[in-house]
Amino acid sequence: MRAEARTPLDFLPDAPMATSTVEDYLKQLYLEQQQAHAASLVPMGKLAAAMGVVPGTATSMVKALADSGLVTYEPRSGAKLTKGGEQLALHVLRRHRLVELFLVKILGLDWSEVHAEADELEHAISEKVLDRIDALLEHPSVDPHGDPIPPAKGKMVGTRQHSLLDCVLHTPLRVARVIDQEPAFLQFVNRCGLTPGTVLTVKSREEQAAAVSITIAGKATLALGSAAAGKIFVEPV
Amino acid sequence: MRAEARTPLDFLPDAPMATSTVEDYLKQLYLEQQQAHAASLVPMGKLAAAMGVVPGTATSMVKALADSGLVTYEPRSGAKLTKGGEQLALHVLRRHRLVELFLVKILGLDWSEVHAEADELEHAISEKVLDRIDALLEHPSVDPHGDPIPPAKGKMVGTRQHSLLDCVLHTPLRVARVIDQEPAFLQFVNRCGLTPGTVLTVKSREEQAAAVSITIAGKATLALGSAAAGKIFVEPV
DNA sequence: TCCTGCATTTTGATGAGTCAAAGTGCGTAG
DNA sequence: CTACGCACTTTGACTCATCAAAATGCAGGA
Repeated sequence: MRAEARTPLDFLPDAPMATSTVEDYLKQLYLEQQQAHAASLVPMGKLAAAMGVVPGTATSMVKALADSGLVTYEPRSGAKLTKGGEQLALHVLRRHRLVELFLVKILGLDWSEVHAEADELEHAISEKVLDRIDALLEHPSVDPHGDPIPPAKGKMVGTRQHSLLDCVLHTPLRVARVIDQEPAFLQFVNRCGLTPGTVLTVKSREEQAAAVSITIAGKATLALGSAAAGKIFVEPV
Repeated sequence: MRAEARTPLDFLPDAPMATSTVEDYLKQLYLEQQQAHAASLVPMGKLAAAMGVVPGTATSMVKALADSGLVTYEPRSGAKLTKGGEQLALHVLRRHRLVELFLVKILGLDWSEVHAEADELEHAISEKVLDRIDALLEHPSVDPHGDPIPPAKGKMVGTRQHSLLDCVLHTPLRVARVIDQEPAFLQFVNRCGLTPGTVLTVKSREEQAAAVSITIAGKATLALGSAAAGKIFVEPV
């Protein structure tokens, strides 16, 4: 594979260009770290599963990343991004999410299919092209799934959101984010009309049934299992 | 490098997915074949130079391509695309040129810089995205340099064009194509206002001086050496 | 014909990324 | 306190694409 024309590591003076594989590991590490919302270490097993490789592969890649100063690695415990690694991961995530929005808004693809497309494109887009896309979309702050787009510079501001599992009942709320990239699930969300922006009310939550009942825009009533409900995040209208 | 999500070789039933390196070799082979406008073999030296690798690398890659049935290889003479290889090469070229036009028309990049960008993107674009771009651009037939965009299906129709070196004199002609991807040259063409679409007249051609004099849109007069003049192609107004 | 020059081919090595399978270490159940 | 199981690490091998440098072969000049 020949050299790739992408983001240099401005902060690591003359580091070798990150390959798309390196970018993918960093991105995944970032996402895992977020999800395990502590500043804890991501175990190799989790990372390997997320990357679709055997554990041994993750171990050796992470050791290489540690040598490049992109992660800190604690044998038999896990890894976590360094300042520099996180910066690069956010760069990749920014490309990914801007591309997703671009594919939906400009090219008219369905939100259920853009994740896979963006996974490829995020490694091929130059800073210049990215800037044009960002401008064309008028500097958006969230992608089609409601995931925040990291800004070109500066930290992301994380507003804590509530899922359908822990939001207030009997109050109109707006769908802000759907945390799942599975096309099948996203298409289901489409069919129910639960896409970001939709206003709904949670009617009831049955702990033992592990289900919630919601009313969408005052019309249809729908039951969701807690697995699905936990993926839908809402904010006050 | 992980698997890539792109054009399968529909015509070669269950062939392995072409890597972006393979795509690049095929594309280059196609371009070299065109340029040496006979159906002759492309020597390894030429191919290696075009690909920016040492000759030995080209030899071994071409042997691999021959094993996949994408080229026919004549040791110590050269290689040429098979039917299947040409089909794939045209696919790649279509992606490349549609992306170039997209970058200029939709994202507003300068035509002098899109070639390099497209070289990266052409390997990351899925059929679906390509179709959307094609539709958005209203099924264009040429890219920003005037190079023909291979159609999704069917052969390219090759209209023979004249360069400033062999066109008629004293007759208004329209610039149709500029065959050079060097940003510096393209920017020069920009400055002179010789971009595709411009109407000009060739005033004189001095064989011994290896130069031609042209008048652009009835105003400015300009002298071009034959190297440059040979890169500008025109068609009757 | 013989020889030389040069393009081409071969050979051996390298780096990235991966897997299979064997080895290791640590928490916890007994 | 010991041992088991499971997560993690190591090892060896493989593929792809590449280079450096040595070997080869052909075309043309003497």
